[in-house]
Amino acid sequence: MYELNQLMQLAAIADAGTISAAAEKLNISQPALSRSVQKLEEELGVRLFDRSKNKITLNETGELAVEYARKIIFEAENMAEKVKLFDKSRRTISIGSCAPGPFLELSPLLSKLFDGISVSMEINEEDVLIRGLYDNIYNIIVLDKKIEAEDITVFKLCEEHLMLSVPPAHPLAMYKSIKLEDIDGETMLLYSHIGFWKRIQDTMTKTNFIEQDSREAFVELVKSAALPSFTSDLQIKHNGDVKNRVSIPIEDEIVNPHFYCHIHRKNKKALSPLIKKFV
Amino acid sequence: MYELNQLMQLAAIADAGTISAAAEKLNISQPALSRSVQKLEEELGVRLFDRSKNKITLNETGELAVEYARKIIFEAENMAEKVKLFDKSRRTISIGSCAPGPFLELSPLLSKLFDGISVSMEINEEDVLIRGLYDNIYNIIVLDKKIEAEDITVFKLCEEHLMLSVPPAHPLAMYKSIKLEDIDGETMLLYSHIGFWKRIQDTMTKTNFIEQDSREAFVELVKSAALPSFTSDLQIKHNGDVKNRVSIPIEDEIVNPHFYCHIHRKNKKALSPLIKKFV
DNA sequence: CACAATTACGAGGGTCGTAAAAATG
DNA sequence: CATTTTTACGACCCTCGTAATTGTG
Repeated sequence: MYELNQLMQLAAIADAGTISAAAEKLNISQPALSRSVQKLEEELGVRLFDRSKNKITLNETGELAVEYARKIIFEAENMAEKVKLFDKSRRTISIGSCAPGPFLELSPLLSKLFDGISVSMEINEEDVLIRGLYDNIYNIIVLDKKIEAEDITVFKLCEEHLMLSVPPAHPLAMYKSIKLEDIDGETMLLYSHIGFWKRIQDTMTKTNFIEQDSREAFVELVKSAALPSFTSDLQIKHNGDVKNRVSIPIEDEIVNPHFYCHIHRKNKKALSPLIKKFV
Repeated sequence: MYELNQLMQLAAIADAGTISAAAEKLNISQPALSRSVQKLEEELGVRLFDRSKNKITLNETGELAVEYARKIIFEAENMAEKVKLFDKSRRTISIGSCAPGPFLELSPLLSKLFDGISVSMEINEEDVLIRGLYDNIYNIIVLDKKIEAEDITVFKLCEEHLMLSVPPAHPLAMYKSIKLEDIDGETMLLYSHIGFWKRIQDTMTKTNFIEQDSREAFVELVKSAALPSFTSDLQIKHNGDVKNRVSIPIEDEIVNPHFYCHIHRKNKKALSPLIKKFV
């Protein structure tokens, strides 16, 4: 049987027009290519070229062969691509979440439970997440509510409690706890990529939010500026307290969400070590 | 890039279950196969097998790869088949005819005109022939009439004149020419594969035809039996007279047909040397 | 202990590149 | 005479098979 290599050489000759030019492109010597393609003809038992002494041109059979060859080469390349992709997807767990906090809980846990696995994360809207769960774009999605469905396993992952972060000198620093309405009207620092927390802006319409797109820049600003900002118990648990800052719990129910992991049936087995931890 | 060979080895392992068994089927040593498949994994950058020390089994990625591999192998085999077939069709001229006589004229002519070509022949019904001409199953069809069409080239190939062949002692042997009705009622030898000549049986309803399926057997019978049979000027021209037989022309128009070659436009160029001989 | 897979190693075959020849426009 | 293909030939790489190793049921 001939080999893919020979088919690629055939296609290269068809592209280049001459054996010499094709050989150069393929980074082999021209006699090598000449021989190789002769061998292909021999193996097929068919002439693919009309040969004059210093010129070869594809004959009709050759042109048909090139057509098939290109198709097979494409299939072969496609196979490599798809197999690699599948392999990669098999060794990464893709998480979608409505907020960044759950990642802090899930990420180290998954790394511990699944050896050599990598974790990819994405914040998105609820409906996108749910669709993604069914399309297997996400292996796990985290929402601030339970979705009840026959083919979905749900468990509570964690809670997150939003807190106000202010410099110790700030007038609010002495409070044990506060409500959102107590602080509406201030100027606050806000990190942009916070998923569903964004809705805070709808309830704090009088507040002037200074948004920061970059996490590094935001952290820097919090440290140096005297402006209030938000943090949470999860943040503090995983990243530690920020020096010279006081964190005050916020009482409103909407900023003390419970997070639920949702896993589709077909991923249940693969993720059973995780599920066992929670049920 | 990996090679077809490796894909076939992969498929063989999937079929056989173990490397050892597959190696035996492939007629190579087991270490060779083991290494070869390791190389495939390396080239893909992907593990295809779960390995224990004395057992390998395809993992999910491997199963996907096998699926693709089988498809590619099939395509490759299909290519070889189709290319060979096309090549063969390119070097054979396929003739369809309503009767065997024209072959005697065409065959030697084509061999002389087209170097290294082989000729395939087939007798069939008129409608099958015409359909076959359009479907390129036949490069040339021969009918006892002209089909007029835009995309078909027609020329007269030859005539054929049916003759009665009888032993010299036969009462009819002295006639210069006869009519079918003169001989209806006899017992005659008849070769079966004579295409449209078969219709003679419809006009000679009182004759008892002893049919012979095998050409050899028929020729033998004609030589040894005293029964009348049919022959024709074309038969005599190409195969010579049969000893101890007298051939008498038959006058009826229906047994003195003219034969016309029909060639489809797309074969006109390839067959132009033939066409030139006749127009 | 039979069987399966991998590793080690030397032999042999096949493919490569260089060089030369032949042919063409 | 530059360009292209094919043939000749020697070198080297690669893959093969044998043999040995390891591990398993």
